[in-house]
Amino acid sequence: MSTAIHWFRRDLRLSDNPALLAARDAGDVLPLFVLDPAIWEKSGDPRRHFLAGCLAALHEATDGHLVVRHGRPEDVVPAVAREVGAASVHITADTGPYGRRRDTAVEKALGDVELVRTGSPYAVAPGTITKDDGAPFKVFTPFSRRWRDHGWHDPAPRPRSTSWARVDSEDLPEAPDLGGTEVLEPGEAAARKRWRTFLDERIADYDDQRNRPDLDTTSRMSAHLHFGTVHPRTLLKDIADSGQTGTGVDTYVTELCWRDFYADVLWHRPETAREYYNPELKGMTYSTGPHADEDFEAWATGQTGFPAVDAAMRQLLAEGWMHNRMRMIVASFLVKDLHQEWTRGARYFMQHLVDGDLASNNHGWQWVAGTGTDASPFFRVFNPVTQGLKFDPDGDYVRRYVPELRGIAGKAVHEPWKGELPEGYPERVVDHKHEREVALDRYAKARGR
DNA sequence: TTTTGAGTTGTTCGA
DNA sequence: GTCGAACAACTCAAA
Repeated sequence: MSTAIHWFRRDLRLSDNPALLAARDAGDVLPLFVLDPAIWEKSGDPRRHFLAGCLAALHEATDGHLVVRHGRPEDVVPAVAREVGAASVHITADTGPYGRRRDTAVEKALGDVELVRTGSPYAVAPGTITKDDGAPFKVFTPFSRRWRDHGWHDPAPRPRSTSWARVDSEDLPEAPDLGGTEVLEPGEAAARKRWRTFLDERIADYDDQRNRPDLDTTSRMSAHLHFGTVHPRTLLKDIADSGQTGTGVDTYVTELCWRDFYADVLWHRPETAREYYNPELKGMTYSTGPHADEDFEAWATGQTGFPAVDAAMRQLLAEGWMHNRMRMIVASFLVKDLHQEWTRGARYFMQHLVDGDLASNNHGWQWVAGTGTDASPFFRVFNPVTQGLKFDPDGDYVRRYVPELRGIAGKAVHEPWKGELPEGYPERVVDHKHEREVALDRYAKARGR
């Protein structure tokens, strides 16, 4: 029997993994993960913690056979293939621009060894859903109708037993100590456990409760979906099998569809990883220079003087995750109160988010900035105080992440300037009402109106 | 080709 | 406190 490599990337699981099954059909499987030092160095501690945990779990699930190598994939993968005499290397397709480029480079470097792509990290592979004339959708809602009609495959079976090949591994990366901060538990088993709880206890109320950052009401599947410790079609199948219907289930499925939609958009327009999807606002002016850098630093470290913004940014640094409602609020603040280009915020998010996904992150930011797929009314400027009061109505979220404000009870914590500002908590860096006007003006000018 | 209805997530102001 | 209107005009998708 020959050896086939399964190169794990964003499919760090054994269940429902068609590419792994394909490798298994081709021979003894060498499970390989390539750790790119450049990416590791750039990641925040929570992200490292999660990835290291997923790899440890995978190591255990493969009875200690997981092979980790450090270096550039186009060097490492062919080298390992030569070492074990592999005839093929199996992967789950990466449909993002960097992934596509990397995989093409690896394919070339592999020479006679075949690189076999099976499946994708999405319920429906990017590029599949099109309009009748074959063109891609540019608007979410019609895409989502077509997506639901299209349907998706049932999960692939988990292999009963796999014959693992063996070769020397470098050390698995060490998970940094997060000082007791409670973060998302890594690994395939943890993903399933968390998912079961959500499906059994929370999904029914998801539509009502999903905007509450103070409560634990979301599925927390984003990082698991990103690293592939679970596949979306598994979630969709479980939802269908549960027999549940209603707005909670509908809204959750819609969120999974958003993930597919943005991946589809990026597939058709790979340059939007950097550039504006809608170039109309290319002429926009931004704050730059030392003062802008100070503002950015205040934003990034949670020192803006706006409690909701600060709590959210500190949650990101501590946990590598931020509630989606809060992502919109802090993004709007950077773009429309601090007048900085969305790309700067998107880059920062990607470094720190455990679930940092190029397609979702970039297009989420573009949505906020008004450069993306949404029609985006120019007047949509989030008020960080109003949003805080509305979605963190008791102020619990703020107090959890901003210790300086713990002395203020109830929702008053969203407006600490109304009383005596607690020691150590900053004054507001801007006047929101004023900056809103400035932003509306900038947008009007950029559109030439 | 033309027409028509619709487009994730908001805020403010005045009645 | 609550509620509806105004805040622009345009592009997309489908009939």
